[in-house]
Amino acid sequence: MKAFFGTFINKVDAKGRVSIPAPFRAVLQARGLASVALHPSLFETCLDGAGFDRFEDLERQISDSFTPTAGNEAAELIMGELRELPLDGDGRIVLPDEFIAKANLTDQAAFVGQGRKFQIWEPTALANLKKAKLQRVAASMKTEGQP
Amino acid sequence: MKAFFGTFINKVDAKGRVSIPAPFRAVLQARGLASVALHPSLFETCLDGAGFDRFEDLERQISDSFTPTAGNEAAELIMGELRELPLDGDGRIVLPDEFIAKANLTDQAAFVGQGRKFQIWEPTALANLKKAKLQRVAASMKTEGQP
DNA sequence: TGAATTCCCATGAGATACCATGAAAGTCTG
DNA sequence: CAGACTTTCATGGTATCTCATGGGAATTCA
Repeated sequence: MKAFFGTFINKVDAKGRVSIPAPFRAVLQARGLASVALHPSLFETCLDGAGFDRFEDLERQISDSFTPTAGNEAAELIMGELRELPLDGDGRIVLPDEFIAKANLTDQAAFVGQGRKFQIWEPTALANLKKAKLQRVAASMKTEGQP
Repeated sequence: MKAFFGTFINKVDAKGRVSIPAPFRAVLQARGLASVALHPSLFETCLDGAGFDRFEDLERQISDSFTPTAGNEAAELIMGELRELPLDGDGRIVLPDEFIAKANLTDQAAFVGQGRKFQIWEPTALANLKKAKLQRVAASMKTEGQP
């Protein structure tokens, strides 16, 4: 299946509109979707997005990484904030104000492909995150002695 | 299976276009691919490339959960920077500006075959790397007493 | 009716496809 | 064996098209 990958920075205009990067649109289109499902990440300052199909059996997927009760509650939290945003004729969505606030977005949004899903970050925050991740990877390679 | 090997230096033009060396194209073609998958190396000043098939299991390595810590962060970083670059009719790709910057490329790019994958280096940086590698090999032979 | 939202169109920049040139390697032929 | 021709490649330029983005009209909802 086609996946979301790569990073693309697009502008958020005064109306809260952003273009979904063309490669991401292609992934959605390949699945016959004309909308994006979005929700604020539970633990990170960003938005998680995918085709709506990803969230259809949310409870089952999420219970893998939490205890059963915590899993249910996590699913409830996500479901409560999940929005299905239709693409307009030009491939844009309108970000709800709460989402813009939660992800600290101003005038730019970085779309980061992560396989089955993608994330939307404020570009500077993304740069910091990448730096931190890289350091963790480097450190774990050192301790685990991998090349 | 055919492998990438040998080093080829090609020109990067003003638009960021480079010819993929013909032998590398042959490898791709043998697999039925008309594009190259590229990403900046995590720890080296170069680009890593291969057929897209090489990156397909990256998706599986990325945690499908909704926790930020559970996943393979190296896979997340690579997925976030991976690009699929189609070959034009003449066997060229156009390098995104960020890639050119990350690998310090100016007007030349050295393609280095490494079996399943290949790398793209700024030629001078590659020369320095080769020198350093050779010295390490020589040093280890001395300490291990091999001829 | 006023505000917000959705739809539609215009525009320019950037990306992609297409064509041309020229050098180098290889092949055929006399 | 030598010379001429052919083919493959790398590379440069140009035309065409896609995409991101801005503005405004139309529509909906309160």
